This record gives sequence, C-alpha cells and structure tokens, in this order.
Amino acid sequence: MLSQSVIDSLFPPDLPDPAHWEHRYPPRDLPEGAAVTRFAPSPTGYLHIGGVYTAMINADLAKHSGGRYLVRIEDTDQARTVEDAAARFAEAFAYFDISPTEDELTGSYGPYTQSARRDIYLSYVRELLRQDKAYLCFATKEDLADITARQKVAGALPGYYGQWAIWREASPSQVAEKLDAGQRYVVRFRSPGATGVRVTFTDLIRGELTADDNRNDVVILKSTEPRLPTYHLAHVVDDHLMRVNPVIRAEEWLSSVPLHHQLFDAFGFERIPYAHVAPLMKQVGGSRRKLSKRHDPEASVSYYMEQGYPAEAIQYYLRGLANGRLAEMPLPEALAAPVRFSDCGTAGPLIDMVKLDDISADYIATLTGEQIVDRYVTWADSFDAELATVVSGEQPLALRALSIERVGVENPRKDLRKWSDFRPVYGYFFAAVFVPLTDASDPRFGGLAPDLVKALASGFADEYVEPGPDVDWFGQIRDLAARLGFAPNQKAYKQDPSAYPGSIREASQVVRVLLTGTPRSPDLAQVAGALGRDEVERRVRAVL
RNA sequence: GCCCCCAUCGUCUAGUGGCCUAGGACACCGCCCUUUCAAGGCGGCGGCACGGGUUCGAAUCCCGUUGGGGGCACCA
Repeated sequence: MLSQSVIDSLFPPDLPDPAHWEHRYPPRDLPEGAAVTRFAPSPTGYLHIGGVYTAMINADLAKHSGGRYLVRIEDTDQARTVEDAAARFAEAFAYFDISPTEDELTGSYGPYTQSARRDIYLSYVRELLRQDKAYLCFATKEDLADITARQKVAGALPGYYGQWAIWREASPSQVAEKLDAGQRYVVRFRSPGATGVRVTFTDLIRGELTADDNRNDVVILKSTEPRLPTYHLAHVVDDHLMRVNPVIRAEEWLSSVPLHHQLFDAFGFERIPYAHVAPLMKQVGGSRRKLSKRHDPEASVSYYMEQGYPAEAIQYYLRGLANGRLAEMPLPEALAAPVRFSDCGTAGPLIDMVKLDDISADYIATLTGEQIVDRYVTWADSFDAELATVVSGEQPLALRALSIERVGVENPRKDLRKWSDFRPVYGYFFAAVFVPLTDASDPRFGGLAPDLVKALASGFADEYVEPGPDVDWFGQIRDLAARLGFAPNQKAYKQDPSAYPGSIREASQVVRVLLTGTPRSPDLAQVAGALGRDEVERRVRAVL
C-alpha cells in the first residue's frame, strides 16, 4: 500500500476531505416522498429523442412528487464536448416543457456541470487511495491489449481484474519508480468482487434482478489533464452529493449496477434505487435496433423541431410509450397524469412516426385559427422565413383560410400534421407565394383539352358570382360545365364516356387547380370566398 | 466468448390461471358520404415465437430452444 505522503503528493495540498463536501451538500429538506431526479446528458451537441424520453420521465416524477429535477452536464470527456451544447439542450428542454426546476441560479447543489466539480471528485479519489480501495495503474495501451490477448488464449473472461490486473498488487517501490519517471497513470477502483459471486438488486421498473458481481478494477480517474473522473465515479459521487433519489437512466446502464453498488459501498454512501428505462427502437427490415444517431434523422430532437411537430403531440406520444395507460387518455389528461414506474414496459418500444403524425394532426385540429397562426409563425420564423413574413402580414386571410371546414363543423379538417405542412396545405391562399397557372396544357388540369380549360376559365371569370348566403356558388360551375358539354354527374359520364369531354368532376377540378394550384383542397366555394373576387379573377384569367 | 434484459395483431398495448371465441388504438383494405382532398360513419384483415412440463384448466406459472436488445472502454 502506498504511503499517505505519496498519495497526498498527487493531489492539490488544499484539497478538502469528503467530510467537507458532505457538509456542503447536506441531505435535502423535502417532504416525505419528494423525488429528486436528474437527466445527465453529454454535451456532444446532439440531443437524442430517447434523451427527451428519459428526461421527461425524470421531470415528471419530480413534478408529481413535489421534488426537484435537475440537469447535469456530463462533460468529463473533453474531446467530445461541444461549445454551445448546454444552451442547445436548454432550448430543447424548454420546447418540450421539461426545463429543470433546479439549476445554477436556483439550486444549492451545484455546480451542475461535471468539469466544474473536479475538486469534489479528486477528494473522493484520494480518499479511496488512502483507504487502499483504489490504486495507481501505469498500464499502457499495449499492456492492456496484451492482457486481452492472453485472456483470449487462456479462455479467461476479459477485463482488468484479479491476477490479470498487473498493477493491483504493485509494490510502493514499483509505483515510486514510475512516478519518478513521470509516467502517466490512471486510478483504478480495487473491486471487492470475485468471479462467480452473484448479486441481487431491485430495479424500480424491472423488479428483482440477479447478476454476476463486478470484478473489474475499473478506471475511476483518467490520466489526461485536467484530471477528470469516469462516468462511474462521477455518477456515484454526484448523485449522492446532489441527493438524487431515484436515479432514472437508460437501460444500457443496467449491467453497471453491481459496479456502482460497490462504489457506493466503498464510499459508505447509501445505495440509490435505480429505474432503468427501455430504449426507443426503430424497425429496420425484419429486425429492430436502437434509434441511431448516424442513420436515423428522427433520432434527433432537431428533426422534430425542424419539421414543426408541436411539443404537446410529442409529449403525448412519448408518455403513451412510457405508460400505455396514458395513450388511452385524451391528450390534456395524459399530459397531466403521472408516469408510473409500474406501468413502464420493459421491452424497448418502436418509434412510429405514422402514429405521431396521427396524434399531431388530432392535436392541431383542437387549436383555434389564432393559435395555429401564432404557433405557425413562431416556427416559420426559424424554418420558413418567407412564409412567416407573409402570414404575419396577412393574418385575416390566414384566419379565413384556417376557418374553412374547421370552424363550426362537427369534425374539423386534419390536414396539418406539423408546421412544415402549412406551406403545401395552405400556402396557395397567399398571393405572395402562389404562382398562377398560365399554361392551359398544365398536367394538373388532368389532360383536358387546353381550349376547354380556357373556355372554363373565361366563362367562370366573366360571370363570376361571389359566395354568399343565398348564392348557389357551385351552381355557376355546374351551369358553365353543362354549357360546355360536360356530363352533369359521374354516372351519366360513365354511361356514355364518348359523349362528353368529362363530367362535372373534371370541370370543377379545373377551377380548383386554377384557384389553388393543386387538385386537392377544401371546399372550393369557401376557398374562393377567402380569396375574394379580385384574387379569384386574377388567378383564373392568368391561364387565358 | 461471457453476463444481463426482453418476447401478445405490421406498430403501441389490455391481459396477473377459468370472465379470451384474446379487447382497444394507429396503420392497411372495403363500403358509405362526396365536385377533389382531409375529416367522419360502418365493416374487414391481422397476434399469444417454438417445444416440453405443472394444472381439471395456461397468453398468464416452470424449464429449454429460438429470436431481438444491452453490457464486458482512460464514451457516457
């Protein structure tokens, strides 16, 4: 065992003892049952939708139990840290209404960024060394590769443990020699676990679980400057000192629990209960895999923000995935109801964009025209600046357009699934972005003879009557079509197709395409009404 | 290679030994409505991974197989 003086020479002389931090971060004064939860992302500049999922569950528990929810930035891997990542996270959390209830300004358990907690980790690492529960390891990359190779040959389990752990039982003189030579080292935890030992623990979601005990002497302090801990050490120290309870994290951590328990025990900390959340999956061909940052655009929250999915729809979908019970409730109730561990599935659910579209369309259908315009413009300011300006300059028109088959009807239209749908679905209402059709042989007219298209256009424009209370608006198209020889209905046309150029259906489609540029639109009379006489005539005459 | 987790329609799920002829939602298909689209109404297709047990009785409990996911980093 290393002497105290050698150990202490490795650390800043004024480094406090663990007792200092225990005192600095006392147990929280919260009511019985109040949960302190956290989401701990790495600031790589990328936020995975699965992160929002886990964060949402964390935030929800804190909210419903009257506790606290914090975000801790895990930037112990300096190489992967991206400058403004924390700000981007904050933006996304605000969008999904899962902002922390405790942060640098309002909380007293910070700093909430791990690189700023370096002294804390160092205190605890030094303490472990002093108690001989950790040791210095000078193994090089080559040493490690050699160990792995020999283990393979010997048929031994991989890892740095037991007799394979070449620095575990090194003498103080061996260590001193390396230290004097200025060799780099890591600090490893001296695992008390042995091969063949089984441990049992309880997961809040999965119940009682059994696994092999950890036997690896994992690295707890990296060799690179500035000296920072690995996840394992940081998690145990931070969640203990921040008085987090329970720890809700992704399932990939499940197999680290025995290690983490050894660490809690080594420090004399009370073990914190865990809830391991199943990861969001994606269907690929016949199998499924975790949503991947590299391959799946929908894995990134930026995708949802760019597409303009309302946060409520995503929250509702995610909550339904976490607790099937919530998916059966109407949206407002589901957002207000608590997520329960006991209702969490243990298999990773597949993310279904079609289902999200459905939920989102349903949600947008409940919004008023004013709300839609307001939220659309907010979105478009960032993602469709041209239309944002146009729509905010023409709010009355936008509201008229959005009232069609939405206001005063039993079943409102559901043609907006996300804000990026607004342009293709409602864009044509705005003269500034609508391109009138000038070519009578445009394929959108359905292959009708150009002369007939022009005849319909001029006839319609010349005698145009605006929609009104006592106006049979569609009647003018019907009369015009009849005069031009179109069949009065589909049935008549089908009985003798050669007798007509088409039916009223084809004729009215010409008017529709002239007014909207597309063969699909809401009720024509109402579209024309929203546009107004001048704009209707302008669009129709453009083809002449 | 070793360890852990998981397994009901295409997807999310209800189901906790008899209320199951396995229910719902989304998707899909058909019909109705209809001048197009969207919506809506009605109907349909479709599942307990497989094999052994236990039991009067199994989607449900046990064992095995298969399949899928995760872990075994100075990444988190």
